[in-house]
Amino acid sequence: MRRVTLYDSMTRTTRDFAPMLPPRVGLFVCGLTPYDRAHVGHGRGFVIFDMVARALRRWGYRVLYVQSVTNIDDKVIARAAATGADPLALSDRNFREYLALAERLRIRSVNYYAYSTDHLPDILAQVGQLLDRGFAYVAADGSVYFSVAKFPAYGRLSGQKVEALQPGARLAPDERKAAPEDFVLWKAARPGEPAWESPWGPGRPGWHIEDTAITSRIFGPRYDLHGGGLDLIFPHHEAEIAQAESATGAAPLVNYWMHWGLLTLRGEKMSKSIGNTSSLEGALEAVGPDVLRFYYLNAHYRSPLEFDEAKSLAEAVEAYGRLARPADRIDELLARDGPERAGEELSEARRSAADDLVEQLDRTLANDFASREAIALLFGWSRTLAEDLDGLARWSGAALEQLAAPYRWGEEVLGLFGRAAAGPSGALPGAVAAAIAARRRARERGDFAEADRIRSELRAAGIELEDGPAGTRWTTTDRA
RNA sequence: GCCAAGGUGGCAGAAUGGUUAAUGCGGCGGACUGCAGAUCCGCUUCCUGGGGGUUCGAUUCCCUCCCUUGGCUCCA
Repeated sequence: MRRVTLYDSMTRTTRDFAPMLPPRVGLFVCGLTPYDRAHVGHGRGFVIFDMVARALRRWGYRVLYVQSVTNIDDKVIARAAATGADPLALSDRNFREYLALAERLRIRSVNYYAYSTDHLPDILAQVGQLLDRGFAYVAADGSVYFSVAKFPAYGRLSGQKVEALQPGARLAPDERKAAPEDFVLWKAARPGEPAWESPWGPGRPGWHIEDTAITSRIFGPRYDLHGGGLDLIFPHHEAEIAQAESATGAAPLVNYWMHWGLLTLRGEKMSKSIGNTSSLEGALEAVGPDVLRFYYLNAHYRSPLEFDEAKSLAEAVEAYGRLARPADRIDELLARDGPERAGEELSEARRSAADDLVEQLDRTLANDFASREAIALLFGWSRTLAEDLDGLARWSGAALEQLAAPYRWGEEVLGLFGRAAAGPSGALPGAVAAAIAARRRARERGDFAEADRIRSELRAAGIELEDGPAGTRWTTTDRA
């Protein structure tokens, strides 16, 4: 297992990562409340933790990655009521849509998506435990609240003092609570709302309880790593700590807390509540998974990241294109001629440069997942290879694989360099290959009007031609 | 008011107690080209919010002030 350091929000320091039962790692990330469609901001956190899980696995850790799905809550109910839909059907549909996007974004590292409603027995058990141990109370309407006064460590993660909080700063205080800082574990159902039976009457889980019920079930009372957006630190993660540590008596609930920075739009947080969102699907449609992942990972995970609809993705398209070009050329050659293709072998110096770079990439990323720095290293490799792109054709299959090693690393860990559309002319369908040949003949006899006509015809069909010293190359403009 | 995260070139964004502060975008120049585009090369050496302090040396560490964003019980 590689040594990994990461910034822990609880201690506000960068620490060596030491799982409790190496090489096993329990990883939990707060997922979506799918009352609406996912936006670009959601994608950031999930791509970041996809990278974290991929990297840890590459480095020898056995990661069990669980992500929650808050499929029942006030917003789901409100949205369902507004649209006449069934709440659970609504959240299920939105979540399935997200899953399809996640698949296209190559987010495949999550082992288990845990729906709140699939863990009701665990939730009821934990609420019961909190009541038995005296940390919670039942209100007149049958709702159950956690009594924050019973948990002195409350506020440690966020640095907040309970006395300094301003109840009602943004939301109207709930008058059923004994104290304004208390939070709800179980919400009594109002007429017409989805409800489950409980010892305290019909109701549904509060927002925070599902996550600790799920992690207690899967990991036990303590686990290694918890991720989430910076906006979840208070109150959500604070509440998780309070309820779980009170219910189980074991502490700390989590050994390492990682929080990612939010996406901003004109300097303001992108949020469904503010309404300044841009859909994840739209971004994925516009630029494809490689560019979108590149955009997310081209900033440190903890930094705020500005999403300018007019510029950010366009810039990422340019930058990623430059980064991936040599990788695409190598893959073209390998796809056309196979891994056994004949050619020169790499010099010892060249081969060890590739190996050294891969080691450097691992080392860089293992330092608090500095993906931006790793990408800068990959740019350096691309710059070297780009000096003689056409010259890549002289290498053997084995040599090309060695040159591609840093890109294979990027594929495995960052999920970039998807091998798709671009291809050499030889692999074209016959009709298109014939068109390119006809254009070549037209150019040779000086009939440029005909040559340009063929070029624009192919362009209309989604095929771009590129004339270079080594002949005409083509790429499709479709995106994977 | 309190808590947290930030403030780096035209822009997006790294990093570090010490040679020219990474990388990319954009811009400019050149190569290539029938043309265009694409691509490649070079340049873009005057960028670390203000003020103090520690140090031989601070963008980095400390203090203070200013500003931005997030949170204060809905949020990725």
